[in-house]
Amino acid sequence: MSKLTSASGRKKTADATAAISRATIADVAAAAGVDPSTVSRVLSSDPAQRVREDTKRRILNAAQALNYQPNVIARSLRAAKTYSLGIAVPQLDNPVFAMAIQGAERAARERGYSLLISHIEPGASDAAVYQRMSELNRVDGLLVATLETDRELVGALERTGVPFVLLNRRIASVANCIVLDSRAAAHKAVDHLVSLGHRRIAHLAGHLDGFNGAERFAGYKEALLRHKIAFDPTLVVAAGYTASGGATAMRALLSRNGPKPTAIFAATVVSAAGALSVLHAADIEVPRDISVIALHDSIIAEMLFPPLTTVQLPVEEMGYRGASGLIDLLEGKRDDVGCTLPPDRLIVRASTAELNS
Amino acid sequence: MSKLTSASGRKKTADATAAISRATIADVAAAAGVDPSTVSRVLSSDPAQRVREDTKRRILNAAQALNYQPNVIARSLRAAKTYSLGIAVPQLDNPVFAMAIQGAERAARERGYSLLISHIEPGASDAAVYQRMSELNRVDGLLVATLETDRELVGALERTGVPFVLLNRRIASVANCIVLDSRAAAHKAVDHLVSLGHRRIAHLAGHLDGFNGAERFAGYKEALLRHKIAFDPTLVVAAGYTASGGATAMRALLSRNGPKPTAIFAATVVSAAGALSVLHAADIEVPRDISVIALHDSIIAEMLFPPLTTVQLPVEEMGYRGASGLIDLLEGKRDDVGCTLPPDRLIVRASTAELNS
DNA sequence: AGCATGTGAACAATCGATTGTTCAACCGTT
DNA sequence: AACGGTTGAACAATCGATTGTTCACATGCT
Repeated sequence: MSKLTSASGRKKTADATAAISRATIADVAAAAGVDPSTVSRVLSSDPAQRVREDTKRRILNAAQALNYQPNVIARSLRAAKTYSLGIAVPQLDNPVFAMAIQGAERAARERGYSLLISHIEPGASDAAVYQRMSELNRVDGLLVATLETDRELVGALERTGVPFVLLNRRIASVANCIVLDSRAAAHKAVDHLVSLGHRRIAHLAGHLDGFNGAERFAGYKEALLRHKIAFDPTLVVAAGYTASGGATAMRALLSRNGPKPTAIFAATVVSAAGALSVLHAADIEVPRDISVIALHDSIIAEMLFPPLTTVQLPVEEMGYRGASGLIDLLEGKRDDVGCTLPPDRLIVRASTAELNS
Repeated sequence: MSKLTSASGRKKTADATAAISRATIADVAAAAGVDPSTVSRVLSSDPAQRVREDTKRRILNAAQALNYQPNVIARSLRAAKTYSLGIAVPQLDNPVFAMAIQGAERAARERGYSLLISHIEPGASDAAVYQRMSELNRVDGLLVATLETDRELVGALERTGVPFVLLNRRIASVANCIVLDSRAAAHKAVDHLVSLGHRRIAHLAGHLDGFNGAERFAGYKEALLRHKIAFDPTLVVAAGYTASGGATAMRALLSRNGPKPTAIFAATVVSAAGALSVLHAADIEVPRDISVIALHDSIIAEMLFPPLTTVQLPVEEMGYRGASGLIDLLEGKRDDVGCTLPPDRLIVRASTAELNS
C-alpha cells in the first residue's frame, strides 16, 4: 500500500472486507473530490474556514455514503487526548460501586468518551493502578472511588499528572469531590425511627476513621440531639462494610449490658444484612422486637427478610456527576466540580415499625 | 523530525511539566545518540535486526533514565490495533455480571489490554452498543454477555467485523462460547436434595427459551430420571432472573393443587430470594418445612435468611477465559476458544435440610 | 589489493486526522 | 486594465511509534 492506494484503491476492491476496513477521511475526500483537510473542517464544523455550500453538501453526502466514522485513535494521537476516562474499584460485586460505574459510564457515553475499568486486587495499592492507567497514556482523567483511607493516595494521584475526581470521599486538599450527604441521610434515617416512637437507637457504624463512617456517625449524633435523646456511646459499634462485620457488631450489641435497643440504624445495607442474620438466630423478630434501617438502597434491600427500610442515596448520579464533571474539567468548561448530593428518599419496607412499648 | 526540537528542545525546558509530557521515543533516541527506529527495535526486541551490545545498553539506559513508556495511542494507530476489549452488560448490579467483568479485566490486564465497559440501557438493543463500540475503532474484540435471547444478535455482531466471544450462552453457529455447565450444576443441586431424602422437588426455572434456563431445566429433569423420580411438569414454574419473578413463581407453586413440594431448586440466587420472601410471608419455615437450593453463589446468598445453599459456578473464571481466549484469537494464537466450565462445588448453608417426613 | 559479503544503524514512509500556511481564482474599485 | 482584497480550498507539517529499504563501513576472501 505504498502510494495512496489506501484511499481510492481500496474502495474499489474492498467490498468483501467493507465491514472490516472502514472508510478513512482520505476516502471521503477522494469521493467528494476535495482535500482531506477540507473534509475535516466541514465535519468538525471548524469556524475558522468558510466552505462553499455545495462543497459542504458533496462532502457530507460522500461521508454518509461511505458510512465514514472518524478514527478515534488517529484523532487521539493528534490531539494528545484519549477521550477516555479510567475508574478503578476494589470490589465490583458491591452494588454501590456497580451503580457508581453505571452512572459514570452513562455520562461518558453521552459526552463521547469511553470508560476504562480496572479492578484493584485486594492487597494491591490503588496508587499503582492509577499509575499504570496514566502511564500508558490511556486515560485523560481518573475517577477515584476506593474504600481505602490511604494517606498517600492524593500524592500518588497528583504525581500521575492526570486530572481526577474523587467519588464518595472528601479530602480537604482536593476540590473535586462528589460526595453523598451522608449526614443528611443519617438524619432522615433517625428521624424515621424517632417518628415511630423509638428512642433507644443503636448505630452499626462504618469505619469511623473514614469519611463516610464519620459523617454517618456525626449525623446520627446530631439527629439524636435534635430530638433531645441522650447520646449513649455504648449503643455505637463499628461494623465496617461487610456482612460479617455487621453480624459481629450486632452480637456485641446484644451481649451488652443494659436495656436492649429498640431500633438499629446501620450505616450500610450489607452490614444490616449481617445484623439481621444474627437477630434471626437469636429469635429476635424484626420489626416486632426491633426495627432496622440502613443507608443506601440496593437490590439487596428488597431481598432480605424482612425487606429492609432504607434511605436511598443517589449513587448512580454520583458516578454520573463525577464523570460529567471530570469531562468539564478536561475540556476547560469548569474549574472545579465539587458537590454534595442530598439523599433521595426514605423507602419504607417491612423492617421498621411503630414501637410497641 | 525536521530538527529534533521536539526531542531535545523539550527535555531541557520541561522540568516543570515533566510529569505531564512524557518522554517519547525520539527523546530516548537523542539521549542514546541513535535513530528512533533503532530504539524501537531494541525495545521490542525485533529479531529482524541485529544491534551491537553496547548500543543496546546505551538505549536501555536512556529509556530507563527518562522513564520512557511507549505511547499506546501512537502504537495503536500504526498497528491498527487498540489493545483494548469491550464488554457490554445489561445490569451492573447483578453480581453475575460483576464477577464476569472482574475476571475479564484480570485477563486483559495480564495481557496488557484494557477493558472498556458499556452499559446496555433497558430497552436499548445490545446490537447498537456493539455497533458503537466497534465503529469508533476503539476495541479489537468484544465480550458479549447479555440476558437477551436476541435472534439478531449474532448477525449484528458479525456485521461489526470485530471478533467476539460469547459468555454464558451457546449459539450453534458460534464456535467461541465460554459457558458454564449449567446441566452438571443442576445435577449437583438435585443430587444434594435427593441425598437429603427429598423426592418432590420443584424447579423455579429461568427463561426456558434461553440457553441457561433450558440447560438448567434439562439438568433437573435428567437428575430426576437418574434418581428414578417421576417428572411432574406442574412442579416447574418459570421465574426469570428477578426477585419478583421468583416471588410470583413461588406463589404459583404454593397455590397449586396436590401435595406441596418438599424442596425447591431455583435457577438463580435472585429468584430464590424472591421465593424465600413468599415462604416467610406464608409462614413456611425454611428448611424445616421446605428446603431451597439455587445455582450460582454470590455475596447475596450469604445474606439471605436463611443463608442459601448453592452450587457455586466459576463466573469469574468464565470472564477470565473469555477475555484471555479472545486475546489469543486476536493474536492468532488460537482459532477457537469454546469451552464449558464445570461447576465449582456445593456450598451447604442453612436453607437445605434432611426431609422430616 | 580488489571485490564480494556482512554488519549495524540511519533514512523515510506510514497509520488517520487536524491545523497553520499558502495560493489561485474571482470580485469590485479607481 | 491593473491592483488590493476577499473567498475557497489545497498543501504540508505534525502527533509517536513501527518497519521496509538503503547505505556506509568493516570484514573476509582469493
